[in-house]
Amino acid sequence: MNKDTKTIILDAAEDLFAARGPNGVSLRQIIARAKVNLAAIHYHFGSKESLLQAVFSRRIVPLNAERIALLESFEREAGRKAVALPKVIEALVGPALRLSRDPEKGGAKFMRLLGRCFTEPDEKIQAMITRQVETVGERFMPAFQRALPKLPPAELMWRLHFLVGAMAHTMADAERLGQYSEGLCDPEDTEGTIRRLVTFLTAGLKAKVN
Amino acid sequence: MNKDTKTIILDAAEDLFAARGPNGVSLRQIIARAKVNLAAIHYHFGSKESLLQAVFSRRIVPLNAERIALLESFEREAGRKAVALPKVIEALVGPALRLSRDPEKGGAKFMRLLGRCFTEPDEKIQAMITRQVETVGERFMPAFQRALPKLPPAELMWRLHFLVGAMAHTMADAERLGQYSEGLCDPEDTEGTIRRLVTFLTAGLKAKVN
DNA sequence: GAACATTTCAAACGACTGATTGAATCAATC
DNA sequence: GATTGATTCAATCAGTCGTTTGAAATGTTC
Repeated sequence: MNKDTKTIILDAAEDLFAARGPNGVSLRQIIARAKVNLAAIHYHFGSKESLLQAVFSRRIVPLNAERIALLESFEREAGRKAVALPKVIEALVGPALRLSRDPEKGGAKFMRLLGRCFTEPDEKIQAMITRQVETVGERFMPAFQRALPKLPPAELMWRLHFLVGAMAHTMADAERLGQYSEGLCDPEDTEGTIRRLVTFLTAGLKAKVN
Repeated sequence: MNKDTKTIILDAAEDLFAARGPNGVSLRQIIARAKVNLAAIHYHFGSKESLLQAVFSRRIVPLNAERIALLESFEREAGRKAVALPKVIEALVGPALRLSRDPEKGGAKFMRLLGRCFTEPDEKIQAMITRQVETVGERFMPAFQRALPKLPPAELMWRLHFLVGAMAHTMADAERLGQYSEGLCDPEDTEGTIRRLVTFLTAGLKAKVN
């Protein structure tokens, strides 16, 4: 199978990109970890940039599909009524944080990469992020509006921006919380993290406008 | 004055580091913008890394001093009572976001750099961030605990982590919100941003634990 | 097993990186 | 106004970067 080499490269690149940022990693460090030839990257992916895109989209596409699927299952549950706000948030942040516990699917490594890409300057990465955000946004925006019918659209946008920040930071950096808190908080407890984040964000989104 | 060259370099580096990330900028790009000699950077700062640290600490030290000063003025106001939660949050996020409107003090450029440094992999930068976070944290943590006496410390830590995420993302990327919202939200409205962020975070921090 | 396409390999490409050198220039002191 | 110290300059260092090459090795097909 030629897929093996491709996957080996993707795994190694995912690791290193997440740990040190795309700009902080050289192809030679990637091939050293993957134990393949340098030219293999260009043979299979064409360029470093294409490799990064491949690393990225391997995970993000199924992730966003799962988010939307979860939202739709909640919508079926709710029937004609609006999906409750905590469930909408859960559909948005749950799959992402849960992915970070599943080593089979990239685990925490990819989450860090994803969280980091939100602030990555590279234009192509930004374009890809924007595309994905819009795909998810189109689907979730109406659900948020139905769950918060009294909240003006502009306020909703602002608060979703805050939500994304809290979510991205939690994805990218939950480990550091373990240090700061000196063991008081356990970043490994994914379901607890999701529950706390959903609680926090639900309250924030529901806050009275002033 | 020899300070001029130093400042010119700092300004150019701040610009470029913020726009493309420390790893994405070469010293030659910096000297091209600053219109100085390449060796000037090493003469005045020693190395690229030291330059980044200088760029960083030029702003962060006064910023954190302002945060603490504002908190203390609120504490004087409150007398023996605890400072209300929204004011504690305001003291933490207000100076940072306000800085981003003041071109004299680095403006939005530095804010983006600061927001980005939270997810920067570089160890020295991380150490500096950690040091600053701890300085501010030591001072703010008791204030948060007094404002939220019923919230268990572990929950407080979690929620402060979410708070940092929302704040950092807003600092680093408020502009993008202007695009997504198609003009509905105005990232230039700093005081409005602060007010909304404080409202959101206050509600999130006050949420009932479940 | 010959012929073919796919994949791997070592070696090298020019361009760029951060850093250093020693001479040239400038400013201030006596 | 010569001397001294601080600053700027062009030139260059060794090393790394992403990428390319053409030949070996491997796998596939008839």
